[in-house]
Amino acid sequence: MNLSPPEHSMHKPSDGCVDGSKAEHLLPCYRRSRYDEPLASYHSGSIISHLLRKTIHNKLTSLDNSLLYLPSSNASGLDPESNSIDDFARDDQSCLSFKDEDLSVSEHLQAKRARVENIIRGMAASPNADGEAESECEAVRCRRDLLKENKRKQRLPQHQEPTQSNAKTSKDEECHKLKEQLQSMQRLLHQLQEKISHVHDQNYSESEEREDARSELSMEPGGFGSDRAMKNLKETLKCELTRTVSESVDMVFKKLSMTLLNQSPHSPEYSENEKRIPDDSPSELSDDEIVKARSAEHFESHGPEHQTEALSLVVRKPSLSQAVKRPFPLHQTPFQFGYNAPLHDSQILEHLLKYGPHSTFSAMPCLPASLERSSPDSMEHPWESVAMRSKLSSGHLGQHHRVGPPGLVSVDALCLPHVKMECGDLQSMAERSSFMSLNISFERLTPNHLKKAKLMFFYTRYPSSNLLKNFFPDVKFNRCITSQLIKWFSNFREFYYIQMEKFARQAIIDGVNDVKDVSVTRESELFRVLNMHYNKANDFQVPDRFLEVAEITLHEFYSAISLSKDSDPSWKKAIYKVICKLDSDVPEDFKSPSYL
DNA sequence: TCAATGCCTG
DNA sequence: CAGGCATTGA
Repeated sequence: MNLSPPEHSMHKPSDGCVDGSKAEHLLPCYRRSRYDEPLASYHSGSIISHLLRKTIHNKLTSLDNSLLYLPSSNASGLDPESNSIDDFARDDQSCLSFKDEDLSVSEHLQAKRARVENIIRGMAASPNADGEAESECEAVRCRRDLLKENKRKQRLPQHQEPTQSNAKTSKDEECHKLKEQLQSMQRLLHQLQEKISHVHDQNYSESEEREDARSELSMEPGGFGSDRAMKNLKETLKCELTRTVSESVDMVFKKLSMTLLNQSPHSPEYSENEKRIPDDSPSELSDDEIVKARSAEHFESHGPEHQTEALSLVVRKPSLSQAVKRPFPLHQTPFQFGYNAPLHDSQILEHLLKYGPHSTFSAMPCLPASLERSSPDSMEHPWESVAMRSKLSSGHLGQHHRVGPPGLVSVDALCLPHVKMECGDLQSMAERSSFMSLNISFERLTPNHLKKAKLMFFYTRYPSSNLLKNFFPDVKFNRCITSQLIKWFSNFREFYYIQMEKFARQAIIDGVNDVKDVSVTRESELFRVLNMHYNKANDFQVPDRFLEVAEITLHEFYSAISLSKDSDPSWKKAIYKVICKLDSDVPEDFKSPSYL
């Protein structure tokens, strides 16, 4: 905590001009990486199939090994599947050679594998283990899921346990379906790649045209011109692809592993007190829970600096081994891989092209999914939307705030750390560079927007929605965004007034008898608390006017409480009325989308 | 009716 | 900080 007087360390933030040194801080996407290879270099052995195969191979290895941890796993029950999978994997392996081109990929997969093993162990142990499993965080989560599942099952009519032959047949079928899905995905991803190449080529020629025009005008090439923008776009698309592939494969293999586990003879018996392996059927998790999961991700990524509250145990970042569940019926989720509903290429492609590869699994918090889907932007510029929505983290604050399409929960839940890292902060990128020149705006509020809003609070406590629209030009406003911003300021005020009341009461307790003895300076504890809340980084020079307003507010509270006005339930309203007139203009600097 | 607000809660 | 809910005012 930096408690040093603000004056020493504060400086007015720059107006967002990206200079060379700042570019150095730009996130991994800006840095050289394996993605720096041009898309074109993948030619016929497309990047997608390459990634797909590679991922599949790793998943299979991981899955096979994981299953070894199953106590007394029934070899006869598993063999047919594992054999066929092996065959499948071998077929795929024969198509390519694995180069250790990317350490981060293998590291990531190792980590993922470890998680899978962990979960499977936890699940295998859960029916009778009461103490050991708890030591593992994942196991605890797993048990929670199991309990929840158990509860749910109690409410539902009990299914008949499949006979062994039934199980075998259905296993074969499922395996077959899985294979079909994988192949289908592969075909689809090829098509997607073609689409992307097409878009890329188009954009490339456009950028060349702009480049030419610029030369004619003797403008300096480079800078934040179109080539840079196109590079960004390319990176974005590649990141998206990688992620989509991995997520898709994750889904399928999760299904597979769950299937195998469920059908192993060690699947727990279902009874009142015993836990049950989750069957990973869709629609188990409520919107709320998914949103919470997303928040968890958000909070985790922010680290203690930004979220110090203990997270609810329910709040968790879903991992490979955790069921990804959808809050609405299958027919509304074209981009999903439930083996009960094999997908048609056209369905998936349509979804991908319409909504982007993030392919959400939840509805807008505020808007019905149907409304969201009919959004003109997503229909007209599907790939631009992809780019716009591709912000994966917010590197300015060193965070990984992952988002999907606007206000939606995406399969991001099955996050891939290395991809996250490498995609970096597209939002920041966009704000700082040429993304804006492509008219790309963001349909979600980011941590940077929050930070900016907090700083704006130093000037305005009651901003109108018009003011907000003016000062967040990079935000694509809709009803949801607007109310979120309004809500932020409402929360800011809440905190502000709570502090005021607290300090006013404290002054009275401390025996301060005159309002004149109540003041707010930069040295005041009250100021410290407020500054900590709205200007945590302490890198902003709080305007003097704010101190004045704070002092007036404190006086109002002090007087009201002194006069026992607080016995009236709505005593604060009078104060609010006074304070809302004290808003001052927000400096024009804040209008820059790259303010932070 | 709806945007905006405030209060409460997690 | 976000969600839910009640209230208010245009």
